[in-house]
Amino acid sequence: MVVQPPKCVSPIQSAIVTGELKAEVADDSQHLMVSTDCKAEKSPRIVSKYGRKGIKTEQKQPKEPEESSMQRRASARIQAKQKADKELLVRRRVELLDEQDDGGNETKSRSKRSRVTENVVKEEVVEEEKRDITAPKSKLDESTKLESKAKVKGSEENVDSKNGGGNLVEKSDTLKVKQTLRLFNKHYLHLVQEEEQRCRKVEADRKVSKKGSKSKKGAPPEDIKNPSKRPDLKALSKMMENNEILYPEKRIGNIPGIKVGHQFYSRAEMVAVGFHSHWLNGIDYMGQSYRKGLEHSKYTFPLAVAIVLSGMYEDDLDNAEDVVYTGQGGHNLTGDKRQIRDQVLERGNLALKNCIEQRVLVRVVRGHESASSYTGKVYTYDGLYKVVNYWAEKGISGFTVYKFRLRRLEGQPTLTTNQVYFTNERVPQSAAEIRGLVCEDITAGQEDIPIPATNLFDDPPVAPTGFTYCKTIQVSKNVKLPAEGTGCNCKGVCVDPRSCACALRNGSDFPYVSRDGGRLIEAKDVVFECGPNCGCGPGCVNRTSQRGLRYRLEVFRTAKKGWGVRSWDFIPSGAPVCEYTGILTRADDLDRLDYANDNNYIFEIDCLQTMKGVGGRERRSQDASLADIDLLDKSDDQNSESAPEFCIDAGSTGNVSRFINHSCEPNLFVQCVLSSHHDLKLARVMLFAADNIPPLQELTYDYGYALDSVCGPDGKIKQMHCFCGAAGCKKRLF
DNA sequence: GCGGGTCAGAGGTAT
DNA sequence: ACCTCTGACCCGCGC
Repeated sequence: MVVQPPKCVSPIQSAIVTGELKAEVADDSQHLMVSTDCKAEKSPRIVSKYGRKGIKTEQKQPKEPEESSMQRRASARIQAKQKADKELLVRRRVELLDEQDDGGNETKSRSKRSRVTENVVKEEVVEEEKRDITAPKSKLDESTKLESKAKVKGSEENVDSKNGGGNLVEKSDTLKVKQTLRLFNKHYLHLVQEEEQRCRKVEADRKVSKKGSKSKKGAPPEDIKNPSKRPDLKALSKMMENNEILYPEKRIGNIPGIKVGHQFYSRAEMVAVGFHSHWLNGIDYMGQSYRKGLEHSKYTFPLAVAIVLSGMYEDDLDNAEDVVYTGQGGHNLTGDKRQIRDQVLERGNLALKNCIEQRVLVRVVRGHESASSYTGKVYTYDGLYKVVNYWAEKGISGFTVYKFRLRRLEGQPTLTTNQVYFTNERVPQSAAEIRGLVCEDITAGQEDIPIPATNLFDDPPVAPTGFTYCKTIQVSKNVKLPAEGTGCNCKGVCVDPRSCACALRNGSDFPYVSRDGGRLIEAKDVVFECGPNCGCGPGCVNRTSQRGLRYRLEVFRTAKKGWGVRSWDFIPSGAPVCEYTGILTRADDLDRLDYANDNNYIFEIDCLQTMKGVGGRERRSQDASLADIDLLDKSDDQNSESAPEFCIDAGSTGNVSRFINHSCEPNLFVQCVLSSHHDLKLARVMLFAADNIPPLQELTYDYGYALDSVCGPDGKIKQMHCFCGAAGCKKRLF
């Protein structure tokens, strides 16, 4: 659990950080178990255990006694970097202050700049798309061919890389899918917010009209009806408009980056990546228009590429490996969901029939009812199926239906019960069901929801010890919290972004939507929440991160990474997971003490770094929050050293977040939040869900080391292995 | 609180 | 112009 300043983009800054504060960290693997359990580590019994686990010993190898003290002295390289960094920072500061000075003008130039950045990104995407389209598409008439194709694709997969800020960043297909889904979620949440505002307005209007003219019974409800405007579909439209659909062309066979077992949380997600190009149709097929394409000249169209089994057709039969799929048409779409007409061999039905003759494989997705999703439904990709044969018969309702027998292609990952019938069966329902329980509640009752710890790796299983749980941040003696900031004058809950002072700080917007108990729409430089001096109550959406734990978390022993954290509940993207708590200390004070103590739990509060950070979700480009606020001169005063002034030290005291591991492709991101005061240097550090996170997936965030940023006492670059296991893992933590 | 009823929604496909 | 059937709201039912 080495905690870094999250996401240091500037290598210089990270060099300073890593070179100084993190020096001792170098020997520990990314939050190895070692550090998570001080007592255990000291116990001879446990030490021998570590010895047995070869990996751990290896990781410990680089530890040399002189390291910690010596690394404190910055190497020449670091010093040079420091200098450059300072200059950069000063320049940035000047820019920011300038912007502040000429108000509107500035904002303009600012947004312009961000637009430029956007364009660059877009161009890259377009480039990728071009490549995808022009890439030779092998035709697969046989499963063997298909498999070889898959292999070829697979090897191509990691080749394409993106040059981001001088760092060569590999972009795996998995990551592309992830980013596309994040983009979708971002659009979605924006539109949910619009929708929520619209509904509120409608509600308010309704109240007014009720009060104003009770006699007018037949007052036209107008748009009061049907408040649902499908933000999911709107998000798709937006993505199409922006050319953000990952694979806009339909494809036969597997889609790069989407493995068997992949879970989609709505039909719209499948459209966003191009896995199934319609949010409503069951059968996705290539129509006549694909006839023109050279690479498809030998096929007869229409040709099915993907189907969704949602159990909606009364005549469907689903036996996992063998499926009898009812064709489309003749269905009473609303109401009783029965057949009301004969089906005809056309459209999707014809497309499936053509698959038989031409031996084209079809992707099969199953829909399941599940609490583990914001829609209450989960769609799992169950792999490629061969359409074996088809026939017409009289269905249950007495109308002609077409039936297609599909058989699952062999050699694909096993279809587990869990995938076919998606349930939370692995999630314990009570304490008695927890396997390997070593501690019923590490919070000792402090949190509303207990956090158990489990250990299935050690013998005997140890519990995490050596720290005191504290739900909220503790302030050390040398730190004085700034005076409480002024708040907004809203009553009850904040709703109007034009009048709420806190919303204005966020760029005249609320950073959260109300849906699902509050979700952050996208990562921001800093989020201004309502605080103690605000007129609103605890139910205000702009206090989303102040409500404590919302999900049932578990601290569990991992194979290679010490302790880790996962959730038993589904966590929707943008939901707050936990705050990083500990002792709020001056970085200077820590310097002296903590190296001796091998403290790997220091989180440096540095919004500037976090702001410029990568990973997590793309941050709002037109974000004006920084330019508007007076906070800059507070955080930006004369002391222009780049090192952060304050840290959160969770070494001896902290909450569940001290157990969260690093990952190169994380599912959480760090967000600085200001609520009780407006001093950036003392912002609260919150972890939010970057993706929709299924139950039991380990929670991770990017510790943010820049590669080659850590130097040893000899000035040589130090390296540490990363065990996150992500497809795009950089293999090194630094 | 749950479950069935209701309906707009929007791109693809064919006419 | 037509086809597709999801997602989320609405309302009435039973507890």
